[in-house]
Amino acid sequence: MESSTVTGGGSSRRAATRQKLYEAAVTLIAEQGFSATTVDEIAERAGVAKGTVYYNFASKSVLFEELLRHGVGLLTASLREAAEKTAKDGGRTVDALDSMIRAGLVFIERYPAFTQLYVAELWRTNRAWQSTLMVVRQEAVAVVEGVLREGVERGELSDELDVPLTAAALVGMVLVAALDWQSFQPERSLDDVHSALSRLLQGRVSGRR
Amino acid sequence: MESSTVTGGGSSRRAATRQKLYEAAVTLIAEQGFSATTVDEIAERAGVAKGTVYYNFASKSVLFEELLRHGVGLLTASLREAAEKTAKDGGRTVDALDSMIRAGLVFIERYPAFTQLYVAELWRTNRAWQSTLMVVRQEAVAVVEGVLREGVERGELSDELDVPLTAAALVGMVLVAALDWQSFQPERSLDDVHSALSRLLQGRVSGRR
DNA sequence: GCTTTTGCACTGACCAGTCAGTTCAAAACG
DNA sequence: CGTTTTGAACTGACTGGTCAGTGCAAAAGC
Repeated sequence: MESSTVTGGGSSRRAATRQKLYEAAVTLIAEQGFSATTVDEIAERAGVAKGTVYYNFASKSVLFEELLRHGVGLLTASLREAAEKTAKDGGRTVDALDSMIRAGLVFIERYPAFTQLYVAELWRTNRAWQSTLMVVRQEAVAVVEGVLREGVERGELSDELDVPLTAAALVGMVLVAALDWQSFQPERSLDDVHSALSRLLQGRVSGRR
Repeated sequence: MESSTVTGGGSSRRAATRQKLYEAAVTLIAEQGFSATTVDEIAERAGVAKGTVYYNFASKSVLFEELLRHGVGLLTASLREAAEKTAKDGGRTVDALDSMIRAGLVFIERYPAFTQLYVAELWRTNRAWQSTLMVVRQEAVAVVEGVLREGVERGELSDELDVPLTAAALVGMVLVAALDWQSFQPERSLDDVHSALSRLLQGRVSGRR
């Protein structure tokens, strides 16, 4: 039951090995953090020798950085697809946001370990992969910001809306709700979680119905 | 410019030393993570000898655990105070939530390093201080859940509202928005950020004004 | 066909350095 | 005086990274 892979397939022998290393690294680092995870552990979990890790990646940090880039790439693609699909169907901005929330939840359900690891590293400072992290973060958040901005232009969202901040808040809402869901109420269904967040987004919280 | 202390005052000599150690540890661990931070570093930053660390704390982990407990204690107290004050003034549930959002922002502005560190550790599994973390998390979230539950009882919030999930989502909204504020737009004022989040909470996002 | 060569992917023992934690006599403090 | 701190030396376990060597499938040679 590999629930935390984050890389696509590959055909050559080498690609398969890298894939195994990604899978091993992502779960271990999510649980223990980067520094507490040893290269020996990663190798052992992946079922390869330690030397193989260094044959495939220049260093422990590089392995981690590539993992990061790949994972966020998947998320960004998924968000963008959700947004574009809704736009093509002539949906309102709120529907696009809702659709992106779902895409976010699907991603987190599929790659919980990656999500953990990402959250744990995102706001750290003075780390080797700081710049990588900034870049990939901006890619992902930009998708949300884009949808918000278009909503404002089309008059569907208030023009007083603070785009960057609201984007961050929305991402945070989904992220934390989903991580809590996974950690503390894993038995609940994605639809269940999605509808609760959807309600919150659409301001249907206050006032009895 | 100590922006990240998280402990209250103390009177004895020993308490002062512990305070210095907390301050040093919180910033270092926030930046580098627990494992990457060495006891020598903490001692040096605090301006004490390494032996002093072990005179005051049984181990590196214990130092960290006490730091965690203390920090979340401050947050919980602050949230509770905000909620109770609003309740006493006869405010609506939304006002109490709004007041708690502000309290959260104030806390994060004052103790950014602690917040970083907390977020980075919260969803980790299999760590020594796992249980400590669960307990303090529950204390803090419970305050938000309490306010939500009372709002539902009083009919001010929809009775279809998913209390635990919404609480997590709200916490996440504030947390991520605030960390982004601190990391990427530190020049903005707290009021500014607060009003943006306030608008989001009250569902005044969609629809032109 | 068959041997020989090539070179990619992998191996795992090994090394030099690091770190948590210990020890303790002496100094500083209050 | 009793408590707290100092500071430096020490230990033993662990870690990132290295490197000489192995295995093997496909190409080259004959």
